[in-house]
Amino acid sequence: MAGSATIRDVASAAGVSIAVVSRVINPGSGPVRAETRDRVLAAIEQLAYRPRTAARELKQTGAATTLGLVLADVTNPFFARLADRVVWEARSRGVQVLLMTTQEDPHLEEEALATLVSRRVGGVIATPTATNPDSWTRLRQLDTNVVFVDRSLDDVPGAHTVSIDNVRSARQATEHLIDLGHRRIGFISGPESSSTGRARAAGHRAVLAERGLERDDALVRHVPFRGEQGGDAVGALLALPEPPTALVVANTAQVVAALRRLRLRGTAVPADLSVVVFDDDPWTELFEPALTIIRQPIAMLAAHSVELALAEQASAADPRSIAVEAEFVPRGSTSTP
Amino acid sequence: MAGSATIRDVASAAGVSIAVVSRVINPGSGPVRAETRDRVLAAIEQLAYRPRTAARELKQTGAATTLGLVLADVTNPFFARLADRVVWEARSRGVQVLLMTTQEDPHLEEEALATLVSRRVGGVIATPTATNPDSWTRLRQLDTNVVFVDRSLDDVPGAHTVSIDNVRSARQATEHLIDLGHRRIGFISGPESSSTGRARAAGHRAVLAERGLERDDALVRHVPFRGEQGGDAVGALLALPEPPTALVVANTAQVVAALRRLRLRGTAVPADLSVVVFDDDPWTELFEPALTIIRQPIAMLAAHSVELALAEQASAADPRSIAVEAEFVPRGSTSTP
DNA sequence: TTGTATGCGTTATCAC
DNA sequence: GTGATAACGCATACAA
Repeated sequence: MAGSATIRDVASAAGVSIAVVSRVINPGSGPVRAETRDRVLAAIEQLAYRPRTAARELKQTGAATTLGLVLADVTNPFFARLADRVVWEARSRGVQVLLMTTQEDPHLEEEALATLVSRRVGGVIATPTATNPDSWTRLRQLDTNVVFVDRSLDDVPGAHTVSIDNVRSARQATEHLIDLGHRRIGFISGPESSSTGRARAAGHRAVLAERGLERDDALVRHVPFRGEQGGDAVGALLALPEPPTALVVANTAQVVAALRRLRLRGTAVPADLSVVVFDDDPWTELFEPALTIIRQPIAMLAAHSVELALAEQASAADPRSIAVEAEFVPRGSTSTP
Repeated sequence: MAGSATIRDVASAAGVSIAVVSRVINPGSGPVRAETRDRVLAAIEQLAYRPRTAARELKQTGAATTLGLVLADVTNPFFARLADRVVWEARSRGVQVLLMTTQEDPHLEEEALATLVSRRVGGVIATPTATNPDSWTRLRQLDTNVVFVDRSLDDVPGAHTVSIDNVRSARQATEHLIDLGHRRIGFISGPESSSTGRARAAGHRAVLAERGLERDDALVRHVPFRGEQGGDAVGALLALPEPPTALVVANTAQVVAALRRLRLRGTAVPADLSVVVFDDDPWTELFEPALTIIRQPIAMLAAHSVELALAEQASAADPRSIAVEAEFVPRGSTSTP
């Protein structure tokens, strides 16, 4: 094939100048006689010509054409579904999505950001891993929209945030269990370094205080998002002198590990332990008993994120923090103690 | 911020020419005095200069920097995990991944391909949706490596294929069930238009023939990858005058729908129906009973795919078809009838 | 309505 | 060692 056709090839094939071809390619950018356009179109067709995005980006004309999506873990069904929706939303606006995964590794995150910077993407949607404020701030300084989704970072000026109201959702979970009669409630959450982990734990504590229940910090476990530590946390909780009768797993990534451990121990759900989970993987419904869940409105999260990421830079001065409503779905895994 | 720094800004800041800066940026591309380099490096640091990928791509120098990943459905955990590994493999080679989802829609696939063409990506890894041979062939004509993973298309000359040996895996599943004593085995597979659907059904049929079992085409259901039709297929099978005592769900995407239907019907697994499934979502282990599965070696699929996608064009003349070995994992969902 | 010329940011080929 | 300068493919003022 010897390299694909360029705008010049088309021009000479159609017997016109490249300016005319350009106008044909970008309708509305200038006048072209119908007859001429047809000739150009024919040449384009014949040569299978497709304008190169790289060249267009260089001219940095028009709106952003690419969006960066920095996810902590695509293996996590929640993030996978989020990715699916983000791609969908972006595509409907003619924007492509560059996917990067950090595996919860700050170093990989740093690399991902470097790439996005060098690509001058129109915006970045991310589930930030660690406090890498410098890198994020550098991105902001390039006039790149930054949208944190699900989790957020405090120290990045001008960054938007989109997530559920984690405090509220954690409250719902805990209230539900207290209403059922539980008094000792275990809580497995994300790392304290994560906004999500903190907010969920805070909502939990708030309800305990309101209801006049004793607060036992031994019942709250902060575990990393990745890995099998959700299982260990469950083990530790049940090994307490006075173990909980209910458990909130406020950490999408740790649900499977936690449940596997329960299964291994032969702990019956909900007879021995009621369980509420932050996740809406379809499998939660197939688990026996079906799990009581907090369902995150993934489509909403994605829609808001993409919109903010693609917004005009006017928004830079006014970083928004959007909280969408999660849905509490009581099912079989929670009952009276 | 007024636009980020360019190579010229760095050059003047360091008091050198842009050529020197370029050599500093691309070590090995030419000599630079140590002292000069330090000055340039300082300027780069000070201006937060980052070379623009678009400009580099324009010069089309060096190896590919971007890879296209066209997936049918990121919501499907199998594809999500595949995406995770592909991104990982690509990143380890300094290549970024452009993710596109087709939702099993040929029209969306067509759009995705158009984008990849205009980006001149180094290679494309895809789970092709429909027979869009023209679009794929056009891609090939641009000297773009095309790798079909999981599924494949016959009509695209020069395209590589990476998948498990679907015939063999389907054989294993069926043999396992026959060995347990099953004689009527239901089979839910992907569409007949998909290579995967055909191969799995073929493996199944082959075993039936070898073992001298009657072949009843009513027991084989081809359902679309997306949607809830896996449930309907189960319903139809169990409504047969002589229903099967075992079921192979050879379709990653339909597992959940099928199991949900079984649950609704109150069909006991494995007492009423043994079940084997093509999927290795962690949840299959938590399902009660744990599901007998065929586990696809996702890391292998990804590694081979990326390698082929990034290979030099010499490979174009010699399209490869790599079959990696899947693992049969017998668990609790299969037993004697 | 069409064509010419210039620039986008980078790399590469030369001279110096 | 270093520095002009010509591409790369495209868009666009401006001239014709």
